[in-house]
Amino acid sequence: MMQERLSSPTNTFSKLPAEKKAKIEAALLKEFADKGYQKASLNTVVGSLGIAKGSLYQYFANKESIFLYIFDLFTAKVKGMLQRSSGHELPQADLWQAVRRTMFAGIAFIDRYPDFYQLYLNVLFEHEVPQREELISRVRLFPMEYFGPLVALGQAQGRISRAVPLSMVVFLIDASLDRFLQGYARSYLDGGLGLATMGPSELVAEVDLLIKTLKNGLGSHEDQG
Amino acid sequence: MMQERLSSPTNTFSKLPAEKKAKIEAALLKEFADKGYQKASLNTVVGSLGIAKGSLYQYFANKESIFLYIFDLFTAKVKGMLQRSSGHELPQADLWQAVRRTMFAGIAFIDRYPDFYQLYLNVLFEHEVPQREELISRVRLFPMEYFGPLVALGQAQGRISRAVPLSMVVFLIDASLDRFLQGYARSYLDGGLGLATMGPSELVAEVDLLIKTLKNGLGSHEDQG
Amino acid sequence: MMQERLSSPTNTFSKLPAEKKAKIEAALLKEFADKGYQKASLNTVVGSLGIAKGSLYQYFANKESIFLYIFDLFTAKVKGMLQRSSGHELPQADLWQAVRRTMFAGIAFIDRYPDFYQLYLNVLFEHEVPQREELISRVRLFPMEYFGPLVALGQAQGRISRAVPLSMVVFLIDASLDRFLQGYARSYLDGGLGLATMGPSELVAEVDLLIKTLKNGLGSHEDQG
Amino acid sequence: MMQERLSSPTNTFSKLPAEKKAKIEAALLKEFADKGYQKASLNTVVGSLGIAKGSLYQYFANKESIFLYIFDLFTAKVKGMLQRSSGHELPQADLWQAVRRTMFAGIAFIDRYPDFYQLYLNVLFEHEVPQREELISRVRLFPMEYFGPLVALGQAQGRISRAVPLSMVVFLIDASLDRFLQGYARSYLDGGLGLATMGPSELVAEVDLLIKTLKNGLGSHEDQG
DNA sequence: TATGAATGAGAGTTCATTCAT
DNA sequence: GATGAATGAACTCTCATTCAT
Repeated sequence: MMQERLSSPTNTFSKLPAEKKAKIEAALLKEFADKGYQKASLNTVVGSLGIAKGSLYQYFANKESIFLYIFDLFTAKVKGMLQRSSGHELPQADLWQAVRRTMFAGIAFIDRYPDFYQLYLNVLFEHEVPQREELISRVRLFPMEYFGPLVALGQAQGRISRAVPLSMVVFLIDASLDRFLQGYARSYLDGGLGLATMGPSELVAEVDLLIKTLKNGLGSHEDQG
Repeated sequence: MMQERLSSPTNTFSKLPAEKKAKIEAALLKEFADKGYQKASLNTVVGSLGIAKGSLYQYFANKESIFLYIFDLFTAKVKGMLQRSSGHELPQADLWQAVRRTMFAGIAFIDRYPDFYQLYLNVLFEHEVPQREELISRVRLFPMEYFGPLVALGQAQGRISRAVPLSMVVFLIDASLDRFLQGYARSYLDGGLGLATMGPSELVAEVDLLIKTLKNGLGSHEDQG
Repeated sequence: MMQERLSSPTNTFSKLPAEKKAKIEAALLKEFADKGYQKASLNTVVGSLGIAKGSLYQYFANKESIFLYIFDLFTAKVKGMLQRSSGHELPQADLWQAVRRTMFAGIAFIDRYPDFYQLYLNVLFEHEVPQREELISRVRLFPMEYFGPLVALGQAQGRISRAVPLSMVVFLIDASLDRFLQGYARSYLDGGLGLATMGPSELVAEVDLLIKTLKNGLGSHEDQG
Repeated sequence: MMQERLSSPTNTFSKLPAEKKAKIEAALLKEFADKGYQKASLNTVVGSLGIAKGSLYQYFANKESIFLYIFDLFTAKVKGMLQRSSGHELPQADLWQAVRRTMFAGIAFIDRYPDFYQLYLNVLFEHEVPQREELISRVRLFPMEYFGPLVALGQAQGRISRAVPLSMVVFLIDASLDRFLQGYARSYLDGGLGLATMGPSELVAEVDLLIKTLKNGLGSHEDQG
């Protein structure tokens, strides 16, 4: 499936030595992650890179296209990670296994690319981000596309409750997943779970507990209804 | 419970006629909600209010203190609404009734004070918001304080599963609640539920379904474990 | 007859001390006259005035509105001069007297406000001048409005040839007048007449000769037709 | 008559394939005509040509020398056209026939090379055009050189009034001619004649009327003096 | 107390020109 | 000879903040 690019760095940029490109991308990502789109300063970037202000405009048309390019890098990273995390699933894979793996993939992503995750949060909530809805839909549709069929399968096979509409199942999984990851990345969002200070094994336990709870529900089994 | 002020409008501001104060507060809220903290322009505000630039600096020390003051107004509004929505609960009130009421209170809040809700989202995710963590903790601790005892009670009485730690119960409820409201306010966050276009009765049904699902869980009742 | 303003300096500017206003207007006019609209640099202006860059933007919305304001000043100056020069004409005034006075008024205008005349030439021929056609029509319609009725009267009374359409009469007068003044202001446009180096009395003679020639024509009187 | 070059493209440029040279010249002319000297962007030109930025600097020393070269092309075109239009005149040719032909040659020139005419107008009135006076004198002397002798002849033979100095005759002819052509190229300069929308035959009639009027004068024949 | 003119750093963007390859 | 990446000064415009009145 071909993915059209919203951004387009110039040929000049494409042909840059990989090392230089990587440095520039890193500096731009850091700036956008730290400050958000609007507040990010290209002055600051060129200053930290030690390149001329005009050079940035040899590489990109304008600030917006720079931002879109950096977001493209994020999209690619996410896609790669999701595909890798689901790569070994068998067709009949279990929904909860998939959720679990995605959760850990998310945690790994945040650990490894905290700036990219920051960037994503910025896009989600900052004002006047260029093409925000388009950008979000690129990333946010993945879980839906990914979990939807698995939920359907689970419902068909009787492992997932047929009493709950598919969209609600996905909503709950997605909300839990998202919020858990947000809480992992920003301690003030973890609702008191203390995720940021957990060691890996504790984290695993917490994830498993979350999934189990989602699956089984919060009520005691005496009075469901 | 005494709430310290983060901001401190001057005496000058306090002694302003209530009507003028209200106008100024409304204009400031609108600007911060529309543009976020960083992009909000005091120039724009004084322009729309028709007051002098210097007057704002007679009322407040600087942009930050203005922002904090407006956030204080939001905090007060939230407290008021939560207290009102829980005001008639009996001590032994059911957790799910409380969640339900909170959900509807949230929806009502968004409908009635969309700008305040926007402001809150800005604070949650915008960068370089002054004293963000402090601000958030003020609002985000409320659900914990509010739901925590109810969950504990439910567990003590056997209505809530004792197998799930209290903090996880609150996390899940809070995550679902927050995400549901975010989805209601920003359609691209509703995960496909279509909340923004629902009529009131549909919304009620959706809330009830969400709560029921939380309570009963996603798994079919044949293979829980 | 009320004249709407295309430009609008702010109240701030209007209330400036007359002396300061005059200095700013003079500096702006000089810059636009020297460099044209596009090349004019507001940096240069504030530098020469010794005011802050931002101050200009307290006075005007943007470069375009600054330019339009300066052009408004020119329009006013032209109107004033034309009215003064035609103020003493009797209703049945002779066309050639009117042309003559206008010519001298133009010369006096160029002598007294060379920068304004420069500005006018810029508008006539520079590229991408904001609202050029509108600006030009403001000034260029004056001669047409002014000479038209006089020519009509002359033709009615038999002093102006009825064989030549009114529009052509006005065209020829206007072209001669314009070109003479352009030649006076820019020596390389005087077609060899050497206007720039003439003393006042020579200039008077030249004007009179031009008018007489226009009136009587270039052909010898033996072979008209 | 040898014409020195003001500009000097490098040998590299001279040895370029004629076709490539022509393309480059056309692109440069278009840019200078569209934007004027100051605003013309070499970036734009190399972009549209698809050649390297550095190549332009292999061909020319700098922007100024590029501009002067393009103007040289214009000068050559004008000379060619004037010579062709006067090529078949006999020595005793009539002044008015010459004026008429020049007028039509001008119209044809504008129709065929609108960009070159634009370029000429730019030079006439734009500011800070390099060596403007020198450039203008090259083109503006042609009419004088051309008409001067014919006027002298006409006066000697009694067909042109001896009461009017030769320089004034040429001035009037030149002014009318120039202004007519300017009005043809820029409708807002035609003084209401409506030249831009005329068909060919109307245009011919208008030219003839203009010449006849110049020749015979504007006064009625009853009271010349 | 209220005013609003003045400030000046900093924003994104453009462009002619250079020079190592 | 051709390339095109790099430069950096200059541009218009914005804004929170100050302070004399």
